[in-house]
Amino acid sequence: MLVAPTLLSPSFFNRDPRRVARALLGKLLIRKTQRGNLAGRIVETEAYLGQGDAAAHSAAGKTLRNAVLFGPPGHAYVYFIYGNHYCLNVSCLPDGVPGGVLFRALEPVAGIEEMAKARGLDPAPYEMLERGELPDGKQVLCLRKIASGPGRMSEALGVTRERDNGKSLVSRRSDLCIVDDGFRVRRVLVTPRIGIVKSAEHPLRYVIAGNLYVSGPKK
DNA sequence: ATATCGATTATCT
DNA sequence: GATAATCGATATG
Repeated sequence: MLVAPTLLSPSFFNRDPRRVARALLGKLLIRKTQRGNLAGRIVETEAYLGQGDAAAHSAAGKTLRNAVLFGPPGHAYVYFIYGNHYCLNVSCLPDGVPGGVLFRALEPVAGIEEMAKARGLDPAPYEMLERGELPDGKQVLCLRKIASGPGRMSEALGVTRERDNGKSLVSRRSDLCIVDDGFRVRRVLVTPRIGIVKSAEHPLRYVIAGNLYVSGPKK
């Protein structure tokens, strides 16, 4: 722990999603459970703008599904995609103005064995980055597989629409929240967003440069 | 190493 | 009825 962790406030999210997406890098996303906290450092995000962004779920106006994006800042927008996966976003900008940030990848920090279990991965040992075998033939967990991608991340933290959509991420009582522990990000890479066709060219994806836990094939 | 494809369902046209 | 802010498996060079 670098400094006493502080909970992010509503005002942190009450601004342009591009600034929020950049500022979220290095913060800790935490799920509080009865068995302890699950936590990961945010290493990859994407900004979705309310206006002039055809890729944003809010582009065609407010519906039952995307209503959270139009609500007050700092709340969880969770959607279900491809019949398989949940993706977690946080609402940005003032109440009535749409906008959000998609969480795309975490570097596992705490509750690693619980998260691995939630992902259906063999939980131990987990010292190595890539799956392989120890001299005794035991399987080794690939840490990178826990939360390097929005669907994986949600599965690791048990995020679902039923459980979390509309939940405040800035309340002391919330079991899902984001804290600043003083970690400083050195360098940020900005690239086009992943998996979209409309407005695909805009550089709105933010990653911690050189981080091993970013989504995509290993380099 | 990259490419392609199937899974599986809420949401909107 | 088509599509989707993905993932993991399989195929191919």
